[in-house]
Amino acid sequence: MTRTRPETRIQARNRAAILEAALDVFSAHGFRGATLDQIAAAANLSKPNLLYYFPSKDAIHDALLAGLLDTWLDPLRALDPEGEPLEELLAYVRRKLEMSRDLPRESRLFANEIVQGAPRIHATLSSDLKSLVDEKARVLTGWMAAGRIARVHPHHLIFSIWSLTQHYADFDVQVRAVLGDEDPFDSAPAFIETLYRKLLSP
Amino acid sequence: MTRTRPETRIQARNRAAILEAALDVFSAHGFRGATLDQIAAAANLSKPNLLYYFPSKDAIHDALLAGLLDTWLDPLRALDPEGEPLEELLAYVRRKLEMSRDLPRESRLFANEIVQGAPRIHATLSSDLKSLVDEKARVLTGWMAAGRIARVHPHHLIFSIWSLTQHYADFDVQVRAVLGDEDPFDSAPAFIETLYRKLLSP
DNA sequence: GTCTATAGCCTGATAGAC
DNA sequence: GTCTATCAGGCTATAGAC
Repeated sequence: MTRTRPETRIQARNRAAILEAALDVFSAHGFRGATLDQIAAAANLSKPNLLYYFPSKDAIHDALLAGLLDTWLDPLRALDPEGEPLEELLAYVRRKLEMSRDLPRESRLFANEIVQGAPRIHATLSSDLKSLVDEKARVLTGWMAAGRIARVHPHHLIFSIWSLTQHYADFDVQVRAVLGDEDPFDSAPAFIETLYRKLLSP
Repeated sequence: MTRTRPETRIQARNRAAILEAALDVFSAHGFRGATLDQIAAAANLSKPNLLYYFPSKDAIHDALLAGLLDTWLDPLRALDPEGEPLEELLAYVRRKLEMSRDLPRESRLFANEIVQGAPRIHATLSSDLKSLVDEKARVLTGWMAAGRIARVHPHHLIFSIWSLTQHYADFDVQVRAVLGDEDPFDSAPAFIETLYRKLLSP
């Protein structure tokens, strides 16, 4: 009696290698700009073999996005309504900036997708992302009503954190071209922390 | 005796239509994702006719970028060393935000290019853009030394203005998905002005 | 499971009639 | 100047041997 085998070690390793290679290529060239040849070469597989593990180019991209979305939003989920407001927000900012430093490809993958109109994740943005942001915005509003942080537009506050931190991943080449030898991640954390302390001090 | 004719009215109109169509298509899909078919259709020309006006896809893209770069940096150039520091900076922020509202395609054209490593304008970033930013950073440093605005990292201050304002063009779909019916440009200006007043007040 | 070979489509660009 | 027709090359995806 045959039964469905769990993934072999080789299969697990190949799937992981493909997603790793795909992250490299999709984040650097966008969906349309990426080719299966590039991904296969980066994963050390032949192109047909790559398509043995994933049925299509779209499937690889979808698997990547789906797998990363949770990771991407974890720092915002971690914002604790019971914590000390300013410290919670500064911790969120710090985590997001660390993600720009440590996971720039992931940031650029989403940037590519969203700049081009988010054709593949628009539904997720309008449902899951909106729900999460609305929920956290209510937390922020509560803190503001209690006088624990300054009163500002909660959604724009969250947008500002996204834009200020992700800028250092998405526009990395521009930042480095302008800064020259200075490492942006040496000086950015202090600047951004100062910004939010001044903005949010009640 | 024949002489070189200046561009006819039709030629001027067609070149303009091509660049307009190309801005639409390149900003929405990136360089690689855009096709000459799409551009030709949007410009109401046949593909060969399109290539009568521009020798190649690259040439269209280059013409677009070159023509827009000046417009794009004008607001920063307008930052007046002799002006009132906080007002000059707020005026810059305001202009940049207006450009995100009124010229979102231009913003996304540059965003696509830079997120993917700026393969076509890296040299310009390292020379012209860096020079301009360094020059204006010196103006900011002077204002800080004179105690006219708060002391922060001048380059990161400029990056923050770029990221906060361009976010509303480049990530427009995400912003609107999260905000729902509310128009981001109704509430963003006040939020961002508050942010910079608090950050920069000496 | 992995390969070679290739189908079939779309792309950027050109030729040549009008 | 603008068109129809078309080419060569690159693309995703599949067939079939091993």
